[in-house]
Amino acid sequence: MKPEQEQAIVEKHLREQGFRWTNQRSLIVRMAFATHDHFTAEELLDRCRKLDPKVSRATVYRTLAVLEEAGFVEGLETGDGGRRFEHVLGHEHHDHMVCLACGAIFEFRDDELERRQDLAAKRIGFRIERHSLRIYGACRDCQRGAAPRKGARA
Amino acid sequence: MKPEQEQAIVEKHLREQGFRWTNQRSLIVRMAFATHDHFTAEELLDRCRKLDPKVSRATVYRTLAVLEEAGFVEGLETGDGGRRFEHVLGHEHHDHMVCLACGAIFEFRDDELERRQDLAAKRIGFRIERHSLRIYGACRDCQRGAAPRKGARA
DNA sequence: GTAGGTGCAAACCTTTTGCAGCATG
DNA sequence: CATGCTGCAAAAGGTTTGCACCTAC
Repeated sequence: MKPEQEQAIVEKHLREQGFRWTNQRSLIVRMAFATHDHFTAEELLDRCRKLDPKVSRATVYRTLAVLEEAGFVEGLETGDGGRRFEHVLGHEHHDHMVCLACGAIFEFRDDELERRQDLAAKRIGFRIERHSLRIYGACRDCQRGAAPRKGARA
Repeated sequence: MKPEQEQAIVEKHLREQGFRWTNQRSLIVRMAFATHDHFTAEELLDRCRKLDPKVSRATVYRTLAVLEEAGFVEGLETGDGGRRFEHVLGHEHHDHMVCLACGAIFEFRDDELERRQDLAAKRIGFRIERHSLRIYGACRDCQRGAAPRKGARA
């Protein structure tokens, strides 16, 4: 899907929910969808400020909350207390492996995993809203003794 | 396993690692293992202060870090930015479902889930250190319209 | 015109840290 | 008796909030 399309979908959805479509939201959404990487709130703020230096931190946080609530963006914990976001539109659901040495994030997907989670939930009458599977450890490169990042545990 | 046994195991292990066994650590470990619930650092501090009002917050955090590092305790994110711990000794690994309405935490285990994670990791040469699967949603009771907790999203 | 959104700065909360004194091994 | 641990208080991060002004609808 093209960025402009994604942008349009988000705009439509938010308008339908009664939200206003402001310049700031447009900018923040554009930056959040610009690449399929995993960004922190602060990084997103920086990107936005390159185009409009007066965007406020509060607006970025508030918009991220709206986007997360609407399901366009997903938060994931990085294992060292941090939190990153990724946009979801046009990308199938996937899980993550986080390298504790270099911080790299690998995505993977396994249908059987999903199925078994549904099953487990059904057993106790739990209605799934979302879920998060993260595997922490060392990626192939870091097992070979690459330099660990500052503060890494491994 | 009995609490005294668990206590003894932790003490032995920490001593062997060269850590000192202080009154504070003994107390903190005792409180952490007192029940198999999911507690925050602050709650653990409170419990400890009931028996010894001068235990410091810093010591609780430092001890939790040691225990987590040693694998006696595991942290888990609650989905609303919070963090809780549970003790692990004598309890098989399990995953969690977190009710976003009432905060209840349900444990479950599925060997096939574990197996498929190992497989996915093997495929990309990733060495697993730990992993965390959490399913967020509504528990059976809350689907029937029980009063949601303050600040709940659902 | 009027909600709702924004920017700013201050408040908040949880966790970490520097340091002087204390207690364990 | 040396080092590691503790308590305190302050700092540090990351996120939220109160409020006056602004702007999309």
